[in-house]
Amino acid sequence: MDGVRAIADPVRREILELLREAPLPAGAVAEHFAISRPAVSRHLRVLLECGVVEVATEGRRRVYALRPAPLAEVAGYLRRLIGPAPQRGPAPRVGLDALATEVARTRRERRAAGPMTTRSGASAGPATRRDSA
Amino acid sequence: MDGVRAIADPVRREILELLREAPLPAGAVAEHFAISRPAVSRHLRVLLECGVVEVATEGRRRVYALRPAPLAEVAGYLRRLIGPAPQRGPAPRVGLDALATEVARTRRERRAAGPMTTRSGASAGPATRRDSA
DNA sequence: CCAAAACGTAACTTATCGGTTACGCTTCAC
DNA sequence: GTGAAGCGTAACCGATAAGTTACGTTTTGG
Repeated sequence: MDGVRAIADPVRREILELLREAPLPAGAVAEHFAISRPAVSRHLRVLLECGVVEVATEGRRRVYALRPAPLAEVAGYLRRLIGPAPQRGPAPRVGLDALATEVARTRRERRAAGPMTTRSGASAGPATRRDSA
Repeated sequence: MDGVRAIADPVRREILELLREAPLPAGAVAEHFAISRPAVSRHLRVLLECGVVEVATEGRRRVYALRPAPLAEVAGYLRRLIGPAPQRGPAPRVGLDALATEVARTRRERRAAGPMTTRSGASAGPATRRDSA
């Protein structure tokens, strides 16, 4: 799951969006950012390590291009995570026996429980941060 | 794009996979990991801040449940990144759409390869090493 | 009441990350 | 050759993240 690391940083995301349009030499990539060129170079190296870009040396230029396969893997993972929940009757796939036991115990003891104050942190927490201006 | 931060850590990913099966109290989540319970608690807090889980207080238990919307946003972003390249010339369009639509979406693939001497860092040899004193 | 259960928080340590500046190595133009 | 262009690497630094132990708080139960 290296693709996750690739998109973990806003600069790297923007690099990927750039390379989505067309392959670019490192210098051209760096020009799109306010940070220093070595910083961009290291981001490109991380992207290489994650397998989401590939590089072609053309003379003294290094041309980077998008390589979407690892990103597709992440997308697939997310689809699995989001998608329809598996049936809890027969054994799904992973070992969740102790888990099901715990759920049963929870449900059993809920008979005398108070109201459920559902609160999703994104709408109440003070730490919703936005980045990538 | 807070969903990215949510899945950036392997422990958090595993927590999400657990909660995909069913909502769980914090202690039951913590039991599935080798790390300490406070560590899991903080991971849960991060997941709350990212909006990918919600919590319901039942007596002295705090039951966490998956909240897939932000993950769907990330999936949509990835689809746009992977998908067919936009026409070159007019303003390219990388915005944010398709949030809940992502759940029921099927995959669409596109294969395009450049005739370059590819050296993608992940599948090829290790990083280029220099060796000199 | 009081103790245990369940959970979050605080303080601290360590590792990693992302940025900077300085520098070295190829390749091209002349 | 020689200088400049293009790019990666090394060394360093501040901020952040993830882990630990210790502790506080609320609920439950005898």
